[in-house]
Amino acid sequence: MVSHPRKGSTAEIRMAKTKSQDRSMSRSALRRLREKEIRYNTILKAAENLFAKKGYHRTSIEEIADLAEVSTGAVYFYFKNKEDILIKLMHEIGHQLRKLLGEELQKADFSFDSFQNIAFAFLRDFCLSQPEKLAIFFRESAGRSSEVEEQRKQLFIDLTQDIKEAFIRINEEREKNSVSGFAPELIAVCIVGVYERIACHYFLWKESSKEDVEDIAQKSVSFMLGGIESLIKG
Amino acid sequence: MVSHPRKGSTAEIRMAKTKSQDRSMSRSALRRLREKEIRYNTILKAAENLFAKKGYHRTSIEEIADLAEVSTGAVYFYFKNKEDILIKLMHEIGHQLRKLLGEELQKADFSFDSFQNIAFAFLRDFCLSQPEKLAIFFRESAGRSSEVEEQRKQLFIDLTQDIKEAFIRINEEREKNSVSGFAPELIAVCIVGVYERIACHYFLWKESSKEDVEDIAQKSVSFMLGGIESLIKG
Amino acid sequence: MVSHPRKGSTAEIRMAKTKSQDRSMSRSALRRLREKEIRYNTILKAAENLFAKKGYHRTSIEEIADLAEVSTGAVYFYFKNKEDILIKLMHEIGHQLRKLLGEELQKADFSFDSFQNIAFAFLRDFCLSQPEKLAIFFRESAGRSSEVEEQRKQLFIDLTQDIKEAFIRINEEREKNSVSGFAPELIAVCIVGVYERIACHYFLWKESSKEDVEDIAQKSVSFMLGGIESLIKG
Amino acid sequence: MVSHPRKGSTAEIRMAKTKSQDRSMSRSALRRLREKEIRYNTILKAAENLFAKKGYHRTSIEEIADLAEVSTGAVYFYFKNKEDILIKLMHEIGHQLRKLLGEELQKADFSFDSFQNIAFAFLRDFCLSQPEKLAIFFRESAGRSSEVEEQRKQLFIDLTQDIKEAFIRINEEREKNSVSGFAPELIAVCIVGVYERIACHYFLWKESSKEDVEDIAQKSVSFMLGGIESLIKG
DNA sequence: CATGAATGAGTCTTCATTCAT
DNA sequence: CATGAATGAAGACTCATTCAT
Repeated sequence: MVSHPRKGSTAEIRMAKTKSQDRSMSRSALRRLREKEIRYNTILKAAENLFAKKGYHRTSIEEIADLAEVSTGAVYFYFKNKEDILIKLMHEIGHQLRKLLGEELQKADFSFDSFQNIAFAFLRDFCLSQPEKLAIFFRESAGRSSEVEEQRKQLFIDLTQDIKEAFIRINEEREKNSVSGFAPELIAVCIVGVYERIACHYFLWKESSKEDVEDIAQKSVSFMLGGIESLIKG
Repeated sequence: MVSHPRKGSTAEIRMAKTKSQDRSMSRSALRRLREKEIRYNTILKAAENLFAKKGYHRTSIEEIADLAEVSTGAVYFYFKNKEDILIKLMHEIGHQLRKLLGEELQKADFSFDSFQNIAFAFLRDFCLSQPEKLAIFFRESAGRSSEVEEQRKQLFIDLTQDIKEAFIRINEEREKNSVSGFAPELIAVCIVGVYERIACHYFLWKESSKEDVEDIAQKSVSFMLGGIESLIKG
Repeated sequence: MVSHPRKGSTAEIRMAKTKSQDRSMSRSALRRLREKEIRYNTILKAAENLFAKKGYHRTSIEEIADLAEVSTGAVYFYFKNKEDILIKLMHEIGHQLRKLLGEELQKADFSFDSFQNIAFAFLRDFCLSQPEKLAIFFRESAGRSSEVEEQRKQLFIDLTQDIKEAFIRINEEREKNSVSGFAPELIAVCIVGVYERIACHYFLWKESSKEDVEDIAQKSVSFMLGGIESLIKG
Repeated sequence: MVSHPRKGSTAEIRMAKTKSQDRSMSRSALRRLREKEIRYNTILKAAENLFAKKGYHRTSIEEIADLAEVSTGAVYFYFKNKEDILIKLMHEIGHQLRKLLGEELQKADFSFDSFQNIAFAFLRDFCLSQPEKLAIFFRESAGRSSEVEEQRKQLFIDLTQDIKEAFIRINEEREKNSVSGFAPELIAVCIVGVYERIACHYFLWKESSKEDVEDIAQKSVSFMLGGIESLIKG
């Protein structure tokens, strides 16, 4: 399997220049490394498209290989098996989502604006512009093997945890009430639920457009802020 | 249900001339009808268990037949194909859910109590006591064929519609503000999302117990009421 | 199995009138007999339609039963099994065909006219007006089990034999040449072949109409007469 | 034939730089290609034997695979499905037949000898020496799905067309009568019919031997020549 | 006799996975 | 490393046939 190629590849390339003998070696080695990474991503991207379009089970390895312009064997060089592709995809999307939200959550306070920003990040930069990832994260990854389900569960829990922690932080900053009624986990679960269903309802089922995003964002933020306030006050 | 056999009404009348014979006919006919219905439900129940436990795809028709103690052929006598079983299950659960909520929504106003009742109905009488149905409705029915997806989508939309209409009604009764900012659909979508995720998070993944229900119900209701108020005020 | 109901049923009915006690018995017995015969033929007719339209293998017993408005069990009361239906159909059509040709062959001499009559009988009264029978006799009955194949073979041989014998008779009547070159069997085989292919080509594949019959008849007769003359002269 | 793998021509050129390596590449590539072709033909041949012996429907894919000494999967690698095998077989036999006759028809005139040659080619080199192909072409390929029927029809029409065109050509060469009564299509249909039935009658049903061929050929040719002459004279 | 529910063997077909070249 | 032919287990589905009522 590919040793997760997320290492600063450009840095490696620069260093390789200095060493004399290595040079030719490095060059081809580096090229191969780069090509491997490219292949890996090509296959992943092909799978993403097909899973989103045809569904996980109705997509065969051969189709993925064809779209990625590699052999079926090559797919098995880069991934343990079919399920592994789905899991890798899920994680990639999960990481991306957490990063997307994480950045906004960092700067967030209990202002309407910071919530609005989060909502926009999710609706515009994820749901609207990457519907394939949406379909895989919220639809195709559900109802598979227990292995997939386990990983999926963990991803959702991580996501929920991110939100929960952000709330705790924000609340501490406010320094007012660590009053009884405050339930960060449940708040996080509710928020994830709201966004999940909005994603499915408006972007997988109805095909909402850019114009709708504004309205959805505003209203959902209003809803959630109201909910949070209500819970904080106990 | 089973394609109810066209009872030749004229024939029945003619037969009815002799009391005794008619009765025995009716008896055996009725018994057979009942038995058919029982078989149908036995198979459906077997599928429900297996789908929930092993997942839709890893459950074979033979396993369903075995558990229902019928032949594989019998399964195909009662259902068009495997997908049909899932669809029938989905609808059954969907109807049950809508009925469960519908009854509570009838009597609901914007009081905390009526919301609490709805939450209890869902959490206690559905999530907690029928985890198989939960798994099928929120997990196994997702990510299947486009036919299944279509039906699932419709069920969710119907559910959302129920809630939306209830809100419109309640709001009219209140007679205060049918003001601008009110967005019944989005509210309904949010509520469905909150309950869906709560169901998955607390009852499919974590195995929450009866004790937790109270707390979850209270807090989620508080969250949603707050959200609604916030949205109504615009 | 039905004791081949080809007994002068009307005669039986008439006789039954005379016997006193028998009367009520006879009546219901006769009615039942008649009903049985009707059922038998209804099923056969249903099978004929379906076999011709959808093909033998793609027609299920249930479909036949449905079209004949009886239960599947009833089909098995009147016929040993599915194959038996095909065989019975084949024989019925075969007999009809032999009768049709037999009558014409009786009066035939070596005149163009008598041949023309035979051709018309076949093309008009069989191919054109009973395309279902055509399809079953020349298409659907081919390529089945060895049992069917055996019976089919025998029917074709019988048909060929009829023609062969007619030729021998005609030739003897002429009293001219029982010369060497004369080969009644081969002539009969050729004639059957010509008609079989004409039937398939013009009436199963191309959908020739009434207008074409005249032309086809004339030319095919000319062809065959020429062929026969040529063979007789050696 | 096997979907000939797209030989990347540019790649070949680059490789060709080193003679030895290129050659070995070519060798193994060619060998693999040859082996693929062989496999394809092995499977086809196995199917031919079994279809002829047991009939199309009573032959399972597994049996074909067993006889060809491959896995069932391999059969599906080379053929789309079971029907595809039959269609491929039909076409192969059809082409062979058309080639066989085509060659003789090229040199044919209205002489007894050239007709004799055609008859011999068909009876000796096809019917007698390849009874499996005979059985498939005239028996097993009949009465299948509409797809098969369509292809079969086309093959027969092509065959008829060949004969028809040959007649037109011959007749023009003679330069006598392109007179009215001449009906090339019907003649061709008759000839195909005669040979089809002779094939079935004498070589599928009765097991005629080499000795009979001479006699059958002579007489059938005499019949057909007579028929043609008769039709030409109108 | 009629019914039609039930049977279950039989088949095609798919496709993830492997491995020799 | 890459290829893609080969594998074969697995599963959905059909349908002729039977038999209790």
